[in-house]
Amino acid sequence: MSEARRLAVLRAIVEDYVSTREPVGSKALVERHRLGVSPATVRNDMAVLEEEGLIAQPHTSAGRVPTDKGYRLFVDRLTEVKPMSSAERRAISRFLEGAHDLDDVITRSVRLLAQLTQQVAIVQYPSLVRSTVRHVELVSLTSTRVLLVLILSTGRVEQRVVELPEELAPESLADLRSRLNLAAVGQRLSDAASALGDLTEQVDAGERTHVALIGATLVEAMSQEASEGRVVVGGTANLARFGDGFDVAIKPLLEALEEHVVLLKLLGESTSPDAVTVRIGHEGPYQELATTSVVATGYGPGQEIVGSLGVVGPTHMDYPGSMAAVRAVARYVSTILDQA
Amino acid sequence: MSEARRLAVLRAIVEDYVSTREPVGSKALVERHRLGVSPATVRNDMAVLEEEGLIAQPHTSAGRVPTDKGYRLFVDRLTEVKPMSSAERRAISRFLEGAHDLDDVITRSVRLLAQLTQQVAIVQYPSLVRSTVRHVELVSLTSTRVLLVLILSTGRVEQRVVELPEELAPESLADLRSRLNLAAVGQRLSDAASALGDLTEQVDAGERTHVALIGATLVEAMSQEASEGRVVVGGTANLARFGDGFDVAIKPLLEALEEHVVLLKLLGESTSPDAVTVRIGHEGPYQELATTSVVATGYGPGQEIVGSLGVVGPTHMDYPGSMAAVRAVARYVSTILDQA
DNA sequence: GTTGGCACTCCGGGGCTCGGAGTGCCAAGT
DNA sequence: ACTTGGCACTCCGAGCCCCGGAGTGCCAAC
Repeated sequence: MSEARRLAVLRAIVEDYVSTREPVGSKALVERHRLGVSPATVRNDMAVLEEEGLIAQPHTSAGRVPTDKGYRLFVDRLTEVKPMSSAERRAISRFLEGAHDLDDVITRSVRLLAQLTQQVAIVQYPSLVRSTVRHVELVSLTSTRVLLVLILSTGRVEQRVVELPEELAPESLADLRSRLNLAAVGQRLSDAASALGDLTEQVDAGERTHVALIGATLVEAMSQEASEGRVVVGGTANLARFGDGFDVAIKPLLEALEEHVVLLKLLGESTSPDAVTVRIGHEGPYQELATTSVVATGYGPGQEIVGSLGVVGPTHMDYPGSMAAVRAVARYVSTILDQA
Repeated sequence: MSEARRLAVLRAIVEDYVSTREPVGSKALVERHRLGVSPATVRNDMAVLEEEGLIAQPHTSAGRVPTDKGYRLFVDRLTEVKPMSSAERRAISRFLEGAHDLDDVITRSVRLLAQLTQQVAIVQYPSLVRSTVRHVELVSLTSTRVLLVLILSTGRVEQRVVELPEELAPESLADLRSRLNLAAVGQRLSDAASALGDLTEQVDAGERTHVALIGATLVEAMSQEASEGRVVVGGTANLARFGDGFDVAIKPLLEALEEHVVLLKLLGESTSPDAVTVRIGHEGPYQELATTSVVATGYGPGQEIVGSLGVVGPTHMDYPGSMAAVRAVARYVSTILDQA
């Protein structure tokens, strides 16, 4: 009863189940994989695997199905992230090369990821919190309303309307703008907010309320971001593929996909780049999504991480393939962010 | 054989079928509606309605189901757009009031519409083509890359990176900026592009290529918009509701929802505000969506229309309710755009 | 530790029946 | 000229049963 063979059996079960979506039996196993032993032997191994909680049978006298724990062991110890073929690499870079815009990069990434994995893809916008200010612009809308435009190092552009309690002359607007830029450019958003706090005390009374208001707007933008983030979803149509086969409840998943807060939690916090996180079934934070898994990773210029992206699909998904795709796309996005 | 009663029967059939989703028979009809006649009489009416192609039976000896033509007559002649209750009005305005941003307005509208109608909602961003330029901003990223930020009258903010063939000194950047604003502010985007054409000839050779490049970027932005537009979708989870009951093929619908071009075509071109357009089943441009209907209308400040919004659902949807919701939301969005 | 044999389990598809809801038509009623 | 009750007919679909096939666990033999 070799340990190695038992793991080989587990791997075979996972692979077969993923491709057929049907409980796999001992006989079918030895036929499709060259295990070199008889079905009876495999049955013995299966009994052990079941005892260890790695596989289960839906009903007595049915084939075996991997449990979440089984998938976990599979991805942790039985899987190499398979490198993408050079054709795939080329397709990816061609697909992302044409983007001239952060929005463009994000929307293309999400499409690409969905297409590569045939699953639902999620891409988070670069977090505001981790960006630095590249430029601040004030545009007067009416005499008491100003549009605050923030251009950030990650390419994000945020806008907020600021209502002023009193009129603001065009000259003081220009003055304010240059002061703002002086104080904020190069800073992280949180630092910028406090820098504005300092600024408040330097300017004369007339401008003081304006600076304070703008600072408040910055803080508010950040807190909103922190709670809601900003995410884009794609490949929802792929749900229909396995939604037909009903193994996954699509309703809760569709609901989750509408709630950005939920999605952010699903993606989770990736710490180091190149480390692909896999969360399987019940390991996730939501009970309703106990039959879905998430494969995600962080991206960002250099070693820094400014956002996450990943895919979500049924627990019986193609983990090696998904992990490879997620990693590859994250790398390309990071490269692009690096250049910008 | 009064015409009036036959129409009453049709209305009753539509209402019952919409609420039960099951073919409705003569007996059930007279029980649920006070028609004042016997089932036999209703059967005669039904025979006529069927001859006219307004209803059909799925199988011999089954109840009747409205045809697309039947729904058409229903919405055209048997329906008053029911006014929203004051509670609903309050809910709507409360929901949209908090928005401080065009993005905010759009995302909230789409959620609201999805929630009100329990269907999939689509909202188009204000069209670039119909907006005028409020402000142009140039932000230098590197010495040869400039971020062009366009702030438009509808509140949209567009950004594009422009690659310059040669370095641009900070002073000429500022100069260029003021010239650009002088030439473009207040213009429609297409006019702005041609105004830049004129500008090209006035400036000295050094700046000429820059102006030309920026003009080209504007044109490119517009053409991209024209082909892709920009739309937001919400309430996809509502698909699961009737996706379970399988009367509508959700796969083609999900696919359509991913293609912005398709969505724009679905929304169609609304010409006059307050005119809610209903497109039923096969009337639409896509054969795969022959079992879905679209209820849409235009919105915009005053009498002008800058974008469309609507809902899409199964042909057997609640038309009066959807029409009311669509109209109400469009009105509120228009009001908000008016203020901004 | 592996293997073939064997009895047992159980899901799931095919076929069958049957009741109920619905229809169309006709003849009688107003 | 409509409307209505009666009646024979149709047909879907839910429930039921049956049975084959795939799979299992166990045991004895290798």
